[in-house]
Amino acid sequence: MSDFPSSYDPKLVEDSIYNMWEESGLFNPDTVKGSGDRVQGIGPTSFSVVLPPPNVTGTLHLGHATMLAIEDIMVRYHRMKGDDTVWVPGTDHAAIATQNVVEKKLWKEEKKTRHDLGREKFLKKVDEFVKASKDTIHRQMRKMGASLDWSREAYTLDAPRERAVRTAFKMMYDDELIYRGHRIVNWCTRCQSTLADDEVSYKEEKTKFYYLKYGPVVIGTARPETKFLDKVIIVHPKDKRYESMVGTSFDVEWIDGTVKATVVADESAEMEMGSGAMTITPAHSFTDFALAQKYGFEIHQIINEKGVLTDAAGDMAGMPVAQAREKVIERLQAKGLVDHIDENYVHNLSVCYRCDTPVEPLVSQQWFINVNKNVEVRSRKLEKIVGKKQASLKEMAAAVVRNGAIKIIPKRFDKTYFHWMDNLRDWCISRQIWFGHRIPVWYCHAKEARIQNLESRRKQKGLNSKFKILDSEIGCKPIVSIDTPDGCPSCGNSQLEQDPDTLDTWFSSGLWTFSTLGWPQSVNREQATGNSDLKRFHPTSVLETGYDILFFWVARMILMTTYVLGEVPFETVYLHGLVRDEQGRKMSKSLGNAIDPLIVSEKYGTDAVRLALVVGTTPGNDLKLSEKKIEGYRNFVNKLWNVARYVSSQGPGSRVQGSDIDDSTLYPRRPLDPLSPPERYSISHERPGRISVEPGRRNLKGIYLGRSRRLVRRRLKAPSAKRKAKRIDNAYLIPNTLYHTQTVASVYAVCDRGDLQQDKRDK
RNA sequence: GGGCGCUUAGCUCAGCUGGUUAGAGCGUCUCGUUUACACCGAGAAGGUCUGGGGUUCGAGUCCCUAAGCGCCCACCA
Repeated sequence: MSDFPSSYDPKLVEDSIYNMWEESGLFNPDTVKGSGDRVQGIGPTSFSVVLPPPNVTGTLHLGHATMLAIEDIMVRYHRMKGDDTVWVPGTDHAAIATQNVVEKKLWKEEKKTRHDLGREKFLKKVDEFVKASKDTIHRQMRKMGASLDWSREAYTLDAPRERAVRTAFKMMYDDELIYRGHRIVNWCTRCQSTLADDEVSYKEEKTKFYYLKYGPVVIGTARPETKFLDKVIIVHPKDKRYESMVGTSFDVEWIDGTVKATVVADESAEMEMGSGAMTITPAHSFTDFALAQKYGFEIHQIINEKGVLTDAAGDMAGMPVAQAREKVIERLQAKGLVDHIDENYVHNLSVCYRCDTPVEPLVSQQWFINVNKNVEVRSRKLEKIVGKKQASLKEMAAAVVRNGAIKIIPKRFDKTYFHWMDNLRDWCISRQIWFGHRIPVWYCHAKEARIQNLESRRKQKGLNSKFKILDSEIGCKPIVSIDTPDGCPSCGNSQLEQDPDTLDTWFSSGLWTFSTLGWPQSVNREQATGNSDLKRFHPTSVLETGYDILFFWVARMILMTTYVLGEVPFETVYLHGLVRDEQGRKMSKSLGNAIDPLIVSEKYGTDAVRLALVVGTTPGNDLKLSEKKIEGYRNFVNKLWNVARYVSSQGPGSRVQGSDIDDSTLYPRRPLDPLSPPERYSISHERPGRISVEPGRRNLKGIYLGRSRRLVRRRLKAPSAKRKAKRIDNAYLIPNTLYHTQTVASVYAVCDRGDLQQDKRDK
């Protein structure tokens, strides 16, 4: 009793209990399997979850805490139930985000840019940062009580994952799914990189909308600074105003002298918009680029990667966009070409979702994954699901959800998933940043150099080249390889240059469920059965994550996995909601309403925090959290603690009447035995629904925990017992949730006791 | 423009395939208790389930409709 304080103090037990468990090795399924009679109950069923890897940019927030709590509940339940259970921890290198953080830090501390350091030194800095950050995150995950198998820890940018990335890249390249091409992309002039469609967000902005006289027509634009070389006027084919002009060409007085303009009819011009006529700028607008491809118009770059004008702007070359806009208008005004200006034009400005910088659509050379090209379906099983032997990435990824091979909870997200998948465009996977998986493509310039050399010598000697050099002979083919190549296979040159770009961070996280389980090596970790992790645990059972990254991540995992393995990455997707503050606002540092899970864990105990995050929530719905709620669960946990204290005070060696609990189980010195599972549970991917444990202040009523089967039975017999019995069922999750106090056993006891008391009262 | 969700006790939310008097926590009120627990106990009050219409023996639950709130996607020369 002396070591049993009258109220629960998490600080006294949390860390030591976690350490005890970790050292016991029971988080590792290999240990569990190998531990003989103690875990004889381990069955053939496996249960596997890979942790959505937190970004190495920062510390854990409540979203992470929610994820850890829910997954820990599922995992602990299955482990106790006797399933071969693994939960794989890891972190994500979060390419752009991390590079940004380190760049900022570098500037603050040393007033240097990454270019001052150079690629190698800069990456070293990033690695240092990442290492420190990872340590913090690991400590925090332990503090949250997550029963992760640390022996299988992974990082999206470590060596095994790099091998997976390169292997997948090569597979796709060989299947001609990966190609390099000029395309218009969203470009962030600050991050100096492309942005995927879903990395662009929109912000409403009031700006000026200019009506300019362009020859005989008036065109409307919000971006006059891009219009130097506009030569095509697009009008709607049914627009009577311009009908007679279609197909004609004429000279037009414009920003820099005259240009020859042509009028083309296309339905993309909206008659109601502006004047109904527009000129197009293919290099800086998505729709214009599409039109240019359709009709074969010239494409001129006006703005460069840094957001300043190119030589195409004549004397305005080198000018930043905003300044150029005014200048252009000034000039047009001088020429009398400004018809009028709408000062109150409101539109959605596209901005970078990370840094809020306005996005410049630019044409550049990038690597893409073709999502529409048909490839062989890799397994019979998937073939059956898709319904054909060849399919596109898109089709496969949609089919597995449509067919039910992957179940999304809550179901309503199916629709949004399909909508997104059906409208998916080719995925741009190259990023112009340094931190990340370098694209595994090498170029050999030897032949090219030799030829140039030869030519210049000929020129020196005053000779003309007799032979025309064929395009295909200039340079060797790019080398795509898993291992860094020693030399060029076609010419033997050992001076190869690797593609400077890195891969979109989602490329590596798309492989996460299987790259963490040994693919492509299929390491043989488990000698008892001879099964590789991949065979043993893939497809994973559940992917549990926030609905906000359904598209960013979940969809891409499905895409990648169905292609690479011909298998689904997971059977169930369980989506949790966002944690909001009391007023329903998003938690953010700037608003000052963010609750730090670690601080409240210190204050109220981890159990209280976990319960507050988990009880009363439903999948896919946001959760409003207040410190008051956490406090409520602190009280609840304390209640359980005192239940245990009371039971143990009944004397050493005593058994609690009506239960198989003795005092040694109440305050265990050893890890919770995985052989004693709760018999039912409710929070699960199998049975979604609100977690409805109703902790009461009332002594026992309403707690209904553990295996008080008699209680359940009695309730069932009572009239109108259906509903109540259900509630009792739901309550079974608690033993999984409470991981620290280990009052699980005492809760069992209390229930039995409560039952007895209840019986007495009834009599 | 397309799609999704929410509206149930003062507050935060459960209520699955329609079935007897609609549930929980917090809060409120009354009474009690200080050797398991004041981070306490016993009990009580509190709801025309957003409005309207329909299907049904029966609707919080299904259908239609209106309103308010919220979210996602697309796009805007």
